[in-house]
Amino acid sequence: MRDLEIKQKEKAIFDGIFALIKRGINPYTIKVSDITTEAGVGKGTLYEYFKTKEEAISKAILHHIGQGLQQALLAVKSQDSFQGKFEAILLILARQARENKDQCMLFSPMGDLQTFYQYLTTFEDYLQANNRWIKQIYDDIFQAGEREGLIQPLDPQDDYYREMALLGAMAAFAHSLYRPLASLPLETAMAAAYRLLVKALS
Amino acid sequence: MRDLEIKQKEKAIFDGIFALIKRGINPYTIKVSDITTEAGVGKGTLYEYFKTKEEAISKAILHHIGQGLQQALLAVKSQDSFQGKFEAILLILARQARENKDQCMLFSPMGDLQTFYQYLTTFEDYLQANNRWIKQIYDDIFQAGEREGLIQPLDPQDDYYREMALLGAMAAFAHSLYRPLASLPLETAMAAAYRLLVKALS
Amino acid sequence: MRDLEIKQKEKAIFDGIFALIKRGINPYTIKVSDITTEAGVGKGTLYEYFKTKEEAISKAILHHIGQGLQQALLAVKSQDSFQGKFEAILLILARQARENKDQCMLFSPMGDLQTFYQYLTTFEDYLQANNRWIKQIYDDIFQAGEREGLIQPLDPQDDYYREMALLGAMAAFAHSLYRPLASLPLETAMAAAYRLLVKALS
Amino acid sequence: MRDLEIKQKEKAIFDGIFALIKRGINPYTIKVSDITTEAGVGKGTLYEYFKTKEEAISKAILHHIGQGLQQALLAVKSQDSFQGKFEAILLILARQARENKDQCMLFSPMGDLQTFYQYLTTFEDYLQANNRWIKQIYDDIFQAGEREGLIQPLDPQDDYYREMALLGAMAAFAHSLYRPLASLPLETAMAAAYRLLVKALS
DNA sequence: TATGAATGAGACTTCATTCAT
DNA sequence: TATGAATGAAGTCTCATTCAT
Repeated sequence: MRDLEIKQKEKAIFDGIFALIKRGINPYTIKVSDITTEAGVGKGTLYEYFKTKEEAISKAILHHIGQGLQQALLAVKSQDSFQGKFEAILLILARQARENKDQCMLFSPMGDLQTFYQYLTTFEDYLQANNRWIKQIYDDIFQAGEREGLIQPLDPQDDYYREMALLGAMAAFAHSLYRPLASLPLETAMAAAYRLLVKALS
Repeated sequence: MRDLEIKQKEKAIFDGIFALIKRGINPYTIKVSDITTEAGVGKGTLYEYFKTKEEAISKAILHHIGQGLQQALLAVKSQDSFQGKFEAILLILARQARENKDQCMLFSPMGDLQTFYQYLTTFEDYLQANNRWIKQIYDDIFQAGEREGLIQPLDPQDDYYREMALLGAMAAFAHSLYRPLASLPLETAMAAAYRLLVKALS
Repeated sequence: MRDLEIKQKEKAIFDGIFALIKRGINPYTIKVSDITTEAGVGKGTLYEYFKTKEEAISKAILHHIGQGLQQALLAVKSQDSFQGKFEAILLILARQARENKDQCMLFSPMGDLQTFYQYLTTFEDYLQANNRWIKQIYDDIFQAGEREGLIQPLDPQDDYYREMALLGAMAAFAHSLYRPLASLPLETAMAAAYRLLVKALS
Repeated sequence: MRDLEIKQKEKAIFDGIFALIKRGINPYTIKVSDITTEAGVGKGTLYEYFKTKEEAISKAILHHIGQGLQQALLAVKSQDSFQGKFEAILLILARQARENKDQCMLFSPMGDLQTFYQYLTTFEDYLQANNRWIKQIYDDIFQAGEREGLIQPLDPQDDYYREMALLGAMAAFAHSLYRPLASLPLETAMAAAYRLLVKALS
């Protein structure tokens, strides 16, 4: 009960931070007072749960990404077909791009989090955890592909090629949403991304 | 001469900013005093050439990206074959990743610049300019591919598919450099990326 | 019983405060949480017994000084001779200096308490009380001196001279403990202080 | 000139700090804004000259004490006789007590500075410097005493006894100014202190 | 009565920008 | 034009105090 309430404030702060990010405020310019006002708690309360503002923001983002990956895995599993699973991911990417780009770097450890929140000592743990989620998502998709005979079983040492194909198709899709001159209709972009994936793996 | 000297100070400031960024300092936390110390000019001087710190940093980054794209085009043109041209780009990406990730977003308008430097009134101009460079790079590569019969001439309305294929292959390569568990040897990654590209376009 | 328990918590807080001061933490930087943690009580409890942090600290110090003076009087009375009584005081000063200088100002209203805790409404009372203890200590010492014929009975109007002699000897002793270059051996310092006192009063 | 102006601001800050202390504000509760307002400079200016508030206050106090000691030596030297020199010191003590007790601890390394400003890395230097001043003051007084045949030349190993006598007399005088019931007239206190000194050293 | 989570006023400090030189 | 000392707005964080349990 006490424990539950503690979690409540922490959750309120996480939610406040994400509300701000979704609203387009960039993490680097968020002020503590913004967070606590948004979260509906006192300014001092943030410091009961986090040592610094940076820790609060970092942990909020990591928490959010973890949740996002969990949801992505569920969405993928809820589909039966290879194409369905892949498109489930694409739809999530599209939504994220629409919402606030906050998870653009979702499947990539190259994302800015690494650069910006290096100080976060638990970053390694987070990477480990996220990689585990990502691996599961990949496996689920590839197994469906093999079941359907759409992609060739590969020498396990060539796993990296599959990953590259999947990630490349996803990236191509994501970028297409931002095409400078004329952004593509969603369906066109999805079809093209799927075509890229199948060609690469066949 | 007057003009020349002005350019000298402006250049010094640009260089100072990039020296800092290459050193791993993130653009959001750079201080004016850092820049001017690094550039070897007085603090007031920065304000002779730029209205605000943000303008200086933004323009420096845009300047840098423009130069990077120019060099990329030269590198691509210096190669004759389709594969040579593509790999020239990959090598540039690899170097950038090594140096400081600063241009990871080089070919993507999805990069953070958009988010961070929205206020920059010339941002649109910058996009236009960069897109022109990017278009030239793409065209040069694709023309070589067609010449060599490696890729099919396409209905101009399907240009987007080619771009997606190219960008996807590049993204897959870039991400492979950061593979969490075991980053791939450069040659392996390049070969895989080229394979992805050729399969997609054949 | 209720009363007894109240006293227990109050005592715990006093003790906590003194434990901190003895540990070298200066009264101005003591935090309420330090006190209550040290005392093993909840933070709110302090405010059941004291209106503010300052009141708690002030009263703790006054309580401590009062106890110290009481003990000093006992120590002095437990000796029979003039010299024994004087040296009893010196030994107490030496111990205080060793422990934590907290009562350096024991016999002097010039101490910082006056400055720092002026707001304490009972300060006057405290001075009165302490002066009464001090007077008793002085009287006891001087009576022994007269009995032993070591010091001359004085016109009561010249009481102040005696006090000055005693206090001067004590101060000289205390300072000698801190001699910058080479602090004196205890015995040497005590002998010198006693010599000062006897010469002054003979 | 530049140098001079720098010193001006630093001096202004020192003066501001001392104005506040003289006004009775205790060093522990002084706020940066108090200092800079008093000094007539911007809040940021303090940080151009000192790393922290504490450093500013500490250095101001040390500076002030150094100056005080210098003046004390001058005052002592300006007198010819043993008694005159001693009384010069007493008058300074009396003025300090009147003004703001700020240098009560002038001749004593036991003062609170030691406790409060331990972090000041240059504290040792300060003690060294001050001790040199104090030694000079003592020497000047004692030489006059010997010249006048008022005090006996001593075995140099017994220097400490002389110091104790002098310091005891001074302390007795200082405390007499605060006598709880009836503070003594200045002349009476001075005469008594001198009597103590002469008796001790004869 | 006892607690300690929550609070927010207010402290210190930073740093972009100005302006006299 | 070039400078950098001076500034003060604004941010982070602390901690005495409160109050619901």
